[in-house]
Amino acid sequence: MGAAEVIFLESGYAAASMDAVAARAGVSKATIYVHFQNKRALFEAIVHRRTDAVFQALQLSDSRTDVRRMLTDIALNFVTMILRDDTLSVYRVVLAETPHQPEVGEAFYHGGPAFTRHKVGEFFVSLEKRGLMDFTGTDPFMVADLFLAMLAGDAHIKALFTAKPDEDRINRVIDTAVDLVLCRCGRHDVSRPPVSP
Amino acid sequence: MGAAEVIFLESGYAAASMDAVAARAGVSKATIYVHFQNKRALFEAIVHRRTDAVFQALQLSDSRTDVRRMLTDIALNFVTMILRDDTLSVYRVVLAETPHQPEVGEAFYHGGPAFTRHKVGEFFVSLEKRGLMDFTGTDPFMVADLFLAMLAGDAHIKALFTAKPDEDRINRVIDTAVDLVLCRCGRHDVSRPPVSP
DNA sequence: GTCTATAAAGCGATAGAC
DNA sequence: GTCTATCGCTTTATAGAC
Repeated sequence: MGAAEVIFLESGYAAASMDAVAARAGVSKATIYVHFQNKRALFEAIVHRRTDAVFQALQLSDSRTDVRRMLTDIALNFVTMILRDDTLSVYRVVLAETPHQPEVGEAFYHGGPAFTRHKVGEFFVSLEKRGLMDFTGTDPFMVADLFLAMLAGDAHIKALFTAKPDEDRINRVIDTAVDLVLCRCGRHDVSRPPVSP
Repeated sequence: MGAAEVIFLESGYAAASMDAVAARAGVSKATIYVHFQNKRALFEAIVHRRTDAVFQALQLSDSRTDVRRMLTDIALNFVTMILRDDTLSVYRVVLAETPHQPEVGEAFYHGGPAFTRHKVGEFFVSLEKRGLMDFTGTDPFMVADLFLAMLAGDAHIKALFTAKPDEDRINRVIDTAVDLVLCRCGRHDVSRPPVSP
């Protein structure tokens, strides 16, 4: 991460000073103003870079026919992504600045949460086409929304405001969320793992 | 709302100046420092007040035996609460300041999101005792967590970063979330409304 | 392009009169 | 308790030398 990224993410927009950025980058302030028109422009550039870096990394693993396994894998990847320290920081900083620079909030939302939701929605569509899920009476993108929401849920809020929950709780949340989705949209003839004798 | 509330909520902690608070309150800066030791103390007091005001207002309506109706009512109250402008503002401002004043984030989490989740969890426990829901194989507080998470979901994130979603979408989210919960934890003999002929 | 030096303004907090 | 005035510091941004 560049110097400016570190300063902005750990101080917030208003409290981050161009002096601090310059000092950490090992250059003078005037040099920064050669490359960026002002503090806002620098911030905007950073948010775009971090948003892409974080949210485009989500892996949608596909293990043939075991739907429960697929959803669980995706869930774990997603939760790991949103609970990373830098993801939490960019979330806080962008959100705080959104009322004063709406374009930044908009860009983050579309390149981040909305992008992820759409990606998972499309994956659900492909699962339905392969006969592995059934969205009759609802809609894959809506279920993707609720699925990701459950996974983030209290764990995300708790991580943002106090501290990350322990791994046990996270795993129980994942299992229950997968349960709920499969109970409503699973094809029971294919989604249930064989019961051990 | 007091003057300090307005200034802090619309500017954020760092960008809010004591001059602005004083001007809006119609007093001098020195007068404020008689009542509060410093800027941080003033902020802390405000967060406590707003948190209580917002989150203790949630109504858990109880309509006898129609579980679907009860969950839908609670869902609507909850979504209305978290999408209010002042709720969104306090969420943004507290979150931005959490890395620098962890006690404030902690207090907000416990008096806000965690408080609500616990309240709904207890309500689910009471519904199970009355034979209206069935949490076999899971746990009412976990389901309460996931239920509220689904209701907030993308609508909350979108409202925080760009603009509130339209009412139609919110209602579809509520219906689907209630569906998912009842599909897993509903007592099918009592929860389904009669089919119209 | 990169530096040093500085301008111009805003900040939190306080002193001292009333 | 409340005011005016101000201290001491930090901020963004720029001017001008190299």
